[in-house]
Amino acid sequence: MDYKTLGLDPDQEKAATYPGSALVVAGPGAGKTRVLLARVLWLLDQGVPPEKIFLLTFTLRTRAELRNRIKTLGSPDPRIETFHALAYSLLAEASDQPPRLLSEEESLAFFKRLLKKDKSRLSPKRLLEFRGRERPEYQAFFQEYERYLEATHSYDYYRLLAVFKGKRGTFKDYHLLIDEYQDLSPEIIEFLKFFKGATFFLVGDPAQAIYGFRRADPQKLKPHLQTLSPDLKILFLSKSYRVPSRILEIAERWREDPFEIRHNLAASVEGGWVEGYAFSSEQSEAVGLAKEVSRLVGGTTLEKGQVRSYAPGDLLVLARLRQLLKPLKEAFLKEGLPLAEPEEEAQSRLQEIQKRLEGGLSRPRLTEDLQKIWPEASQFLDLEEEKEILLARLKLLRAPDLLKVSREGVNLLTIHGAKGLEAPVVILAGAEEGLLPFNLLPDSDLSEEKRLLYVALTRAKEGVVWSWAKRRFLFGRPLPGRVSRWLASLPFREPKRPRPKPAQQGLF
DNA sequence: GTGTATGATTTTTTT
DNA sequence: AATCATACAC
Repeated sequence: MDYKTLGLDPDQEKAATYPGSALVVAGPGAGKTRVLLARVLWLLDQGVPPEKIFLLTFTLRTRAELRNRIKTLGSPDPRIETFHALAYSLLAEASDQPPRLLSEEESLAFFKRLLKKDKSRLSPKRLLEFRGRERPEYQAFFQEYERYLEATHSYDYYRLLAVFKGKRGTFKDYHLLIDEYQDLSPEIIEFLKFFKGATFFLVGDPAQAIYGFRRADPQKLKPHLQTLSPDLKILFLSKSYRVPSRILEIAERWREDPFEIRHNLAASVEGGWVEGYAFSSEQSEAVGLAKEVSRLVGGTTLEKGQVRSYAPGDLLVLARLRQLLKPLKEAFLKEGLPLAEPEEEAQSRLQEIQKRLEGGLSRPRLTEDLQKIWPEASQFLDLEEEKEILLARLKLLRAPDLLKVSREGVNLLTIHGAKGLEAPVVILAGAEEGLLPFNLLPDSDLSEEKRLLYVALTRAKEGVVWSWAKRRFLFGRPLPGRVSRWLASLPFREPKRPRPKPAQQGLF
């Protein structure tokens, strides 16, 4: 099928058909997925065989989405993989038997034993965070861990990529298409160097890099990526088809541009609305937003006089910290609103899958059980695959792969959880100093916090409600009680506190 | 083993 | 503020 049937705009077409290695800056709603698909079609059109096209994603969810869309277009399948799954299958192809993969829980269990023996105060989780970093004081632990991995021919998530370090294959005439490059960790970039000679096509948005704590550093990203291909051409998609102008204007003020190229995203949709509220406390914020949500769901009048009523599932309620969602949830329930917590649901589903798999099931039972717990499993995994390989792939499964936003309930999420999603209305709670930017703990990264705000605002297709509380306690200490520095220039309303009901004057 | 006091920790977590 | 791990007494 011809890529032209996708109806690309000039920027998108220029990117999709760029003959060499390219890095495409694709802002929110600018057509990132469309460009990736078009690139695949264009390459096939140019006579590149499908097995020489690698489409790489972070999550199985994105992988499944892309694969479905390619199927719908009726084109032959390129190789679509997650980074870690690709590394695993390259290793499996090169060895006699499928390598053993350690889940995070298994790594932690090993560290726990190690630390106990050593009577160390360090927590296993903390230790695992230091994996692959220069920490001489923990060298001994990691050496023992490495010895264990080597002896048992096992790989954890880190080693899976690290074994490719310094190795170079020959991949001339290959094309690597990479999704969400802004979140590439140094280890993945190092892994990608294995594909020497390939043409790289990277799509993503540095302004949406929010995984700095996983060592994805947008400041160092550009030079790093340029080592993949020295003549990497930087291209832009300049139009957002999602975020309307009024919202985009605000978001763009705070767009962090680590590539230092002045470039602003233009909205293709005029309008949109933004409403701010200042509440007196966390409690009144929760109650106030519950009322606001009721109003939006019940039917509301827009400026032009027409009535727009939203389904509960049209709303994303976002907060910087998970614990901020709790009071919101309670107030929403009291208001009788249907709600959903997609991150919690995904997490518990993942645990259920992991628990069932621990018990060493027979091959037929494995498929059967899996489909029972996870009906969509066949869209994500090849259930016919050899047992060991299927198990390894299941160990690569993470909660975000199972994330599903609700259509029936108001979706309560962290900003991180909302990445990649969109909805008619975004409700951002806790937009105050201390929380946005979140700086109550050391090592807070102001730029990353700014990008989190950018991500939150740019999920919205029609409107944004944002709010802050003048009084809130966190970690047992009061927050400053000021509006977020990044939203301070916007107007906000201060709903009058509902007067406490007058005491009853006595019945008699 | 179990109750209780103490102290440390507290974020986000695509593999 | 609330939770969780650890230590100690019983």
